[in-house]
Amino acid sequence: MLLEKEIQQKNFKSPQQKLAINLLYTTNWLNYQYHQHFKNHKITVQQFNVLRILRGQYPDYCSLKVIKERMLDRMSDASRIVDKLVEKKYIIRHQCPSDRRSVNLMISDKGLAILKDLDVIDESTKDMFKNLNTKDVDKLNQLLDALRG
Amino acid sequence: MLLEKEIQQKNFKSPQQKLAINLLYTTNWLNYQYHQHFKNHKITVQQFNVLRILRGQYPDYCSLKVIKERMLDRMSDASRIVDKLVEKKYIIRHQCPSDRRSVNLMISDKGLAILKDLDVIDESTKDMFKNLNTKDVDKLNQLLDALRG
DNA sequence: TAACATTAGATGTTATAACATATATTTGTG
DNA sequence: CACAAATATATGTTATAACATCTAATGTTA
Repeated sequence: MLLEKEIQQKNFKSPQQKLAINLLYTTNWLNYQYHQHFKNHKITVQQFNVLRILRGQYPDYCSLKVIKERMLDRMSDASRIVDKLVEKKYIIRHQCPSDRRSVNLMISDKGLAILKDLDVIDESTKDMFKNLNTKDVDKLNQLLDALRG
Repeated sequence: MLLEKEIQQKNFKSPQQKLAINLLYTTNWLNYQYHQHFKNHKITVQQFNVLRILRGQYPDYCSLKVIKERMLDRMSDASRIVDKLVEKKYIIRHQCPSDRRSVNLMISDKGLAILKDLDVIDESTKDMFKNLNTKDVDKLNQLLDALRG
């Protein structure tokens, strides 16, 4: 649906201005879908992300620093997100012996189990994007990758 | 730049999964650019948005309800965002005489003035998207509009 | 090796987001 | 016209985001 219609704005100053608003608007919608999916499991999108990063490293340890580097929102407060996940026993945390400033993090069995449940979100994305065929999806990915330079 | 490289994830389950992550990641970056731009002016992205909606109606009044409908993030707390803007004297608010539940909102001269300063963000978008030519930007807009059905 | 700089992470604070609920007013129905 | 339903907005609460600051450990260098 035309963005102009959805936010009832007649026209934009430039295609670039429209693109910025289009991205913000579309991704807000996407974020909302994610949020709805996760809230039943009492987990946030950010926490989900951290768990996925840790699963990617499993069974190796991962430091907080590495998590920060790979998070989608790099400004975020990784330290306290990890706190929550440790509280919920989805993550095991202990001090790194070779560098005592650093922490060793590993996803627990319980963490792996909940991720398995949450992974159905990836099936849902196919439904969320049902208005686009795979060729269009690939094109979008390509353009977004190009956008970031 | 390839998303795979940026978040150091080797591959995705489907083009759709990649698209979801690509949108979240790219828009986080965009949001950050906006955020940086506005923070010098002590105004948030959401507040900026509300001001723009009100300018779109100027010199007519606009109710809170209409603002909610047009906001990019429709879940947001329009009431308190407006509060802040009234505090800062960017908005004039008074009760609607014909329906005393409703409020009449209008952007003030001070609000119009700050918007004029903030509008340079629209020039910046051209720079933010400098890696894409206008044809690509149009294509992205078209695909995003199609995505939302 | 002492002194300073850098790094990894934790913590404190304030503002905003998310969600539920409350209040006042208007609208619709028997 | 009384009364329930719907509407427009405000408010309360808890969690998270954003930013700055702090602490402990390690690296660097004169």
